[in-house]
Amino acid sequence: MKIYNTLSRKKEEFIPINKEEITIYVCGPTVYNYFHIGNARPFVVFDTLRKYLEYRGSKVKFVQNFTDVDDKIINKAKEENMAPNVLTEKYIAEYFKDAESLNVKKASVHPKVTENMNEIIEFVSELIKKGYAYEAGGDVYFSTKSFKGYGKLSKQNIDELESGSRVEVDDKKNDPLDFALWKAQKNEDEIAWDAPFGKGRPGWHIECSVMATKYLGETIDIHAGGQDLTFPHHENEIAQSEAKTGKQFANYWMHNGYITIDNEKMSKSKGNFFTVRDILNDYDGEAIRFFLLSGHYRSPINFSRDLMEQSKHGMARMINSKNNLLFFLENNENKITEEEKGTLAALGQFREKFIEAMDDDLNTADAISSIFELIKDINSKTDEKSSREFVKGELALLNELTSILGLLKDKDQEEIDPEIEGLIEERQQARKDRNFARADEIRDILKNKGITLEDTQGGIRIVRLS
RNA sequence: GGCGACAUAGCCAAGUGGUAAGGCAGAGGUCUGCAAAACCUCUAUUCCCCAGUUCAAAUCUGGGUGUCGCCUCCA
Repeated sequence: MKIYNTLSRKKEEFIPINKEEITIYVCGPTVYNYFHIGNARPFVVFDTLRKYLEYRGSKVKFVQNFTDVDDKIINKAKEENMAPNVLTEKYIAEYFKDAESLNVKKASVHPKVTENMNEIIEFVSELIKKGYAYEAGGDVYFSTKSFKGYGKLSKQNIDELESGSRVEVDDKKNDPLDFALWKAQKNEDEIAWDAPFGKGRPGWHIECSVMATKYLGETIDIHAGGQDLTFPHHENEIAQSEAKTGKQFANYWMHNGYITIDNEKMSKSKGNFFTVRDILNDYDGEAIRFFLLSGHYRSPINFSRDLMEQSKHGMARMINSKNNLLFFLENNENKITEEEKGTLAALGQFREKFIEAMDDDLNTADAISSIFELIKDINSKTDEKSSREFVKGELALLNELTSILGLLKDKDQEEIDPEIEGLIEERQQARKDRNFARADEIRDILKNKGITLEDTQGGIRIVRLS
């Protein structure tokens, strides 16, 4: 598989350190709110990467953190008059709900900053001991000048950065580019931990270095996150980790593009965001996932209602095809023919095309097109005369490919309400009696309840819209 | 100022040297009591503009234009 590595700015052949277990770290959410569709992109994209690597036969150890200590959390907790940990626990639970709606699998480990405080303090102490960090009035700063590789990920030149007027000047720092590893407690009531350098809490960047190395080792295969984290967050992670271990921190860095609204970056600070929770009111999680995977992960995508409609219809085409197959699987009886065996074997071409696309830097857009080609082929070659075994084979391949993308997951079948069942029976009788006015009336009633009836040669088919 | 991304039909989007995938929307048809779903047919002589390299360019080179991002908390 080829992966575009931000470190080299090139597509490179992906060679894991240990083929038996691939290690991936993805920067997770700061849990003070529901996550928005922009946050959802890396969750879905790198979950897809994980599913694909697993499909190709690798074990994947996947770590995604929760940032549960930071200014925004402290402020929000104050606003809502609750303890920070109550706030974060709440939004961690909400994260899992929304992630599940998007068919995002739980990570192997979801570490929290607050649960790794000892390791963070040790890590910072080590950096001080090695001369990469210094204490200043209860704060601890990382000295960027002391790490010679600084800027290698973002291709930033230290001197150019320094001349930039936007770097905040802080008296405590030796150099404007230095960043905080530890922030001294400011008020008595502020959440803080005891440390050799004074009571306080960790800076933002140190947590990821600590948790990535703790759970995955000093060198990890893939470190991923949003493009906006490239600088300074990931650059700082590299500096901290490599300063401490003397080893390469991550072999491959992957960054997803942004989601925009009216062509502007969606972000919490701009306020132009849509939470996944809100979108789920109008659309199924799979339609959202389809939307997120319909373009290449490095390209920006513009979010709009119009595109959600398109995604919903695209998903409907997949769902219809699967429902057709399930219907035939239940109702057909014929034995498999030689011709069908040949057709089934030929369907393998779509799997090959799918793999080729995914191998090329996770080209999900192309992979989806191979699924649509498969669907077209299946639809045109399957009917009530097809054998059950043939249909089973088609369904297996469709499920194989869609499940890698986290789409077309089986839903629990709801029981059919006796009242609805009665209406369906009444309609069948009305159709026999050629009372089409009543038949259509019943169909409309059910449609309003989200149930579409399709009259097929094999019988009546019930389709639920979500 | 430094670093970077993008521009392909009404919309979304793949394609990075060999003559424009796929989806949505739209038009016509088949099937159907009518629908729905599905199927068939049609819908970019052309890929932001200009110049160049080449037998051959959406793809490479140079120059423009436009849009967006990072350098400050952000996925």
